[in-house]
Amino acid sequence: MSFSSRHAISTHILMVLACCPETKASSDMLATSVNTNSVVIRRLLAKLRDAGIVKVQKGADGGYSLARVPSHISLWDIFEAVEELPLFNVHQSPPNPCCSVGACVERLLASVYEEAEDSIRALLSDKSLQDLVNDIAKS
Amino acid sequence: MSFSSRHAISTHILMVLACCPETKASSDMLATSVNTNSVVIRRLLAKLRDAGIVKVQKGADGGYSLARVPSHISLWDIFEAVEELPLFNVHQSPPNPCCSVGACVERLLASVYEEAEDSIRALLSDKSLQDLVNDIAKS
DNA sequence: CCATATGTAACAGCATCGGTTACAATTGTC
DNA sequence: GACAATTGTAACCGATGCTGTTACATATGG
Repeated sequence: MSFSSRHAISTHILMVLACCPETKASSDMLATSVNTNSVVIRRLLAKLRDAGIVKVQKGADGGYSLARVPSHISLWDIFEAVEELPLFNVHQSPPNPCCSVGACVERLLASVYEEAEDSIRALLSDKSLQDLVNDIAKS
Repeated sequence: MSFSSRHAISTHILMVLACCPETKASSDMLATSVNTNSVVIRRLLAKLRDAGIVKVQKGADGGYSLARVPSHISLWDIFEAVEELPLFNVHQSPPNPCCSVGACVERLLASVYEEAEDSIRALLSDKSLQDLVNDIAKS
């Protein structure tokens, strides 16, 4: 199973916020850019708010803005905020412990999966929102 | 969304086959070790057969065995055989192209996601079934 | 011929995702 | 204070995917 599009959508939203640092954006405006419903946007922004990535002002003339500079928001920060971890699942029902493989396969795989998650974390942590904004200019 | 347990189950099955290279294993016996239904096992083995990882003998006294030595079966081979690629999804409906971010965000993210997938591929390709079998002995 | 296997379709139960409607709560402006 | 704009969130829908199960067709060794 692949990941949801939540990371892609969230990154999209945050890039828009990063491009207009002076103004607050409403969920409606962001939904138009992403081409989806504003509730979908608000749900994601609630997670990003809980993770301390965006600031929210409620009420009339309210809206969303980044809680810190784009160079200090990594793609992994976003991933952690909106996706479920861990990336890999082991067995749902525990394997038969009487089998010599069954007795230890979960532990062995958990270690491999941890390494895999680490490599993704390292890679996404190394790329900031600011990097992506700079890439727009370059292209 | 995390991955399914298919990779973990498949690796488990293949480790059992690797441990008994002389004998064929039935889906029923493998299901007992994994602690699930034999149809679940046969479904996975059909994918592994299509990928050229296991050999199948049908009929009475039939069963499954590895199609090549465990040192030449990597965890990535297994992953490719039973999981859907790509790992990451971009937007479902295309973003608004009138927005300067919307116009290019998919392309920028696709490049990041490709790097992430490459790093997972490299890591899993580097670990063979034989390595895991050796790990059993070590533990 | 029969017992034992695999192959696979069909269905159920469950979870998650993305989208939508509806409405409560908050807050700036007049 | 009234009102309009906005966020917060619950509730529901349809689609999809995963795991497990039953059922049955097919193949094959003895």
